[in-house]
Amino acid sequence: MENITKIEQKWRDRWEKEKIYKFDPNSKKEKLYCLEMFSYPSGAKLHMGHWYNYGVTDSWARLKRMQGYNVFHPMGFDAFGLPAENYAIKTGIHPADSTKNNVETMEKQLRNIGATYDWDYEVNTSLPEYYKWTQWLFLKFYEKGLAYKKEAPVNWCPSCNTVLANEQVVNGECERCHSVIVRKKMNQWFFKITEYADELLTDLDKLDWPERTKILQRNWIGKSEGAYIDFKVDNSEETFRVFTTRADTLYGATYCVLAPEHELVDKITTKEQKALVEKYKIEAAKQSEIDRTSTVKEKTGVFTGAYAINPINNKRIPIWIADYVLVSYGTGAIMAVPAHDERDYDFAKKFNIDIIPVVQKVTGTIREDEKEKRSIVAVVYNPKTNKYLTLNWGDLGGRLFIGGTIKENESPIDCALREIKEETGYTNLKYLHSSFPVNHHYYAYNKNQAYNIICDLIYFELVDETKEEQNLDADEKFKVEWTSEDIILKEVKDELHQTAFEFRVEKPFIGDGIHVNSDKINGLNKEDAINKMIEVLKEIKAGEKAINYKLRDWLISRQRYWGAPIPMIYCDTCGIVPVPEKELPVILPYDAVFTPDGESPLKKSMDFVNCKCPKCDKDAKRECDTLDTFVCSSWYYLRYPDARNEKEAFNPEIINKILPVDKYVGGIEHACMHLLYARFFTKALRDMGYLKFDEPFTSLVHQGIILGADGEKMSKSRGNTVAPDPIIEEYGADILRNYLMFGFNYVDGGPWTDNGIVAINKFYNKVERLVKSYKNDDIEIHDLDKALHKTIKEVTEDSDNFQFNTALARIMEYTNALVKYEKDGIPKYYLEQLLLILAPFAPHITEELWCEVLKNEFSIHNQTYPTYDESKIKDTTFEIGVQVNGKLRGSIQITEDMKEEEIQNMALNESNVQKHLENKEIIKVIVVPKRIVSIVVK
RNA sequence: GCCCGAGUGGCGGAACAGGUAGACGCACAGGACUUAAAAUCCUGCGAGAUUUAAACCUCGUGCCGGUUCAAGUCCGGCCUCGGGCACCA
Repeated sequence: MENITKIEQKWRDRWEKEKIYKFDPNSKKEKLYCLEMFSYPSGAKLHMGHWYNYGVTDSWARLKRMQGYNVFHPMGFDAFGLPAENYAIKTGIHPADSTKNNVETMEKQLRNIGATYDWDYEVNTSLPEYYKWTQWLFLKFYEKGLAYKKEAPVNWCPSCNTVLANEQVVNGECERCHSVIVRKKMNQWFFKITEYADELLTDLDKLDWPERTKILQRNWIGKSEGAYIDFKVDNSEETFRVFTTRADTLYGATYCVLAPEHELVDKITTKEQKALVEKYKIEAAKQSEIDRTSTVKEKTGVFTGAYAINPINNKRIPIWIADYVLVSYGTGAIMAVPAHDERDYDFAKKFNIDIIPVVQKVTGTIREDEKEKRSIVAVVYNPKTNKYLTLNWGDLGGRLFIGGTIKENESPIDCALREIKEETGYTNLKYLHSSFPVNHHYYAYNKNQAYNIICDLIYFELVDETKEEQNLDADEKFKVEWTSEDIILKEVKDELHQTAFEFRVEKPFIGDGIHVNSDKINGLNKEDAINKMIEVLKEIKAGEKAINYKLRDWLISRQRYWGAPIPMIYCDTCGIVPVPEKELPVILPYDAVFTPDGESPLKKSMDFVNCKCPKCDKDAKRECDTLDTFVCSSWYYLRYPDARNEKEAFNPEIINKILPVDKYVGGIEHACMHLLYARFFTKALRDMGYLKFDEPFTSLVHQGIILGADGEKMSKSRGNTVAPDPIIEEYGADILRNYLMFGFNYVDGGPWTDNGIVAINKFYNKVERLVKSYKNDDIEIHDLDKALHKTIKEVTEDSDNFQFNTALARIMEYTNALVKYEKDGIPKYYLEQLLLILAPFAPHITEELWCEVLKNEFSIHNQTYPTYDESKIKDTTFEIGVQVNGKLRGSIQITEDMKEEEIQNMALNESNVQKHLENKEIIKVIVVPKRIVSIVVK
């Protein structure tokens, strides 16, 4: 379109002037709250990602608007945060000033999208009229016991000079600047999000959210069911509690471990061990988060000198400290069962602690009248050839290792050596290790007898080829073969022998099996054993069922300037005193010195710090930390509908009408932060009586990411960024918006191409040409009705699912159908319908053609979206395929009212099908109505 | 290591609920219009064999196998890429 930018501006001005997107809270229409995640006003301009998020979602909102919903579609700015502050440190420009500027530019750019935002509801989290209520909410949370201050080990970013929430630490690094996080013990403010862990988890089921996002949150919350078990410290009054998911293995606990930071450590450490323990504690504290949680690291730990009493059997077991036990999870203490836990196994191996197996693997099938036996399976490895000694029994039993029954008074190892010698002749072997016995059930056909055997798995290395003569029974017909690993994995089919091969590497047994060495729970499987054990522990008052979550409380204080001050006061007499509500907001002082030195910048602002205690009126000091910006964004969607309210954060009556958000669109990167925090806020405020809904965002969509043309993420350093502005200047906002809708699967995103833009431009030129070809002719073309109604149906459905690429494809088809009649002239109705269908997608272009070319009344956006008539879509004839033996051999035209028999005959008589039926016997004919005929022949 | 998701023409991507794979578009090729070009319109466009041509045939949705009359779609086992979690007891 000529002069596209001018035309677009013209219509935007007109929309603005006539306030056609003004939200009417009292409308009788059904409400629909459509929201995109608001943006951070950085210095840079709107980028492609913003357009993808905002432009495309706006089309959805427009469609809903035309369909008669009372759409609430606000926009605002998440304006507090580190980048503005860091920018200030670099340039000296105050965050308040740079933010103000950025908001102005961004707002202008956002307006150029031509979206339906009602700017009267705009919010800016950095303005006192907003953060007053953020502070108020903090006070409410404090009142309810959901905000508390605690000395705790926290994540410290040495570069940003502030603490971070767990969610902001990615792989042990700061998510923003990628510095390695260090652990520090600090007195910090937390929100008790863990109180809602269970509800946050279960309510996910109610949400229309992408499944993978729910999974991310589920994993992050990390529910695990198990038990608490209490251990007494020997010769002491002290006890400690451990958390375990494997209470069934309690008989196999051979030591306990406390986290180095565990409060009991100092109390129970013996004199002899004191020095070692102290040294270890200091080293553990020094480690970065990355070192500490590295899984490849070798286990370390120190014995405290103290012993615990296992409550189930009163056994005395040593208490160690080790950094593989985390103070922040469970109780900060564990019972270690090396036979059935990999970490405990590594640790026990290294420090030579007992390993007692209490769960036995079961293989084979249990039968009646089993005879009991002890036996072995021996695996011999030849390190020179990297092969294993096997017996190939051929049809008699496939490939196996060496097996045999233990004779009376014979040790398992002797048995293995004897069997190897007898069956293969090899005698010079080095014993490596034995694995836990396996309980194997099998049936010997030659003896007509079922067996229940306890089998030791024993591993040897071949020293040299020294051999004696084999000593075989008559029925032992096998070939002795040295075999490589891949052949063994393929050919050894026997479960017992497979197990033998698996445990050639020494490792614990993690799986299910029957319990042994476990007195009260012997013979039970894992699930039953856990339940029984918890029952027993409860009886003897030494434990109970327990649930643990990985989710930690949300650390919300930051030692930075550009955020909402935490409204708390410290008084020497009264302690921590909340700022009275009527004194809110606690204004963030403009004249702060914000050199980042690890101290809260506000501490240097004496006018800010010094105040009077609201309780006793003595001199007091203000809290100088500010709130994590995620606190501000946890409730902005509640502020929007009542954004100018000066008396309250929101009017419950108003927001309970407009919320929850019906469609929320934004990036998946917020899955475990913003989206989780906002859910927590909603639930907390509901419990305080303000909200009448449980979840803030009923339906959620994540847009994908638009990559550079090279398929990499757009970045200045790569030089592959594509700026929206030049594209808008050349083609206009509608074209860009439509390319973004058409060129990608919305959820996937993908690499940018210029070709796509040109294609969309061509399409709209075609639309323009068609509409302009209208000559007020009185022509009737009934042919188009079907195409039109089909299009309306599919566009409506696809758009509802955010499948704009296919929606536009259908509109293109309709347009191509119109082109066929271009020469003869197209009735106005069909052109109008085209524009109406397109209106949400290309708001400017369609308005221009609607008003200026077709001379219709302003505005197209106040029209009703076309609806379809099912009867006009209905096909009466179908072309369906005919398959012979699963291969397509022809197609036939059928009508709706044809009987199955008729269709069948038609299919059988199709000429090409006939060829394939020649000399064949028809076995079966399957007719799937309106789809396919499938003929099976022999 | 564990948990997700993805893999379809030269390219972006379609395919309801297992039912004619490749919609729509880009690129490309041929043609029409034009003095010419652009624009526009028409035609073709997964690979391969055969044929004057059409028809037709074989193969084809990362790989191997299975279920089914029928598999991109369901099941089992892999491979590659992307994402998340990671000593969570």
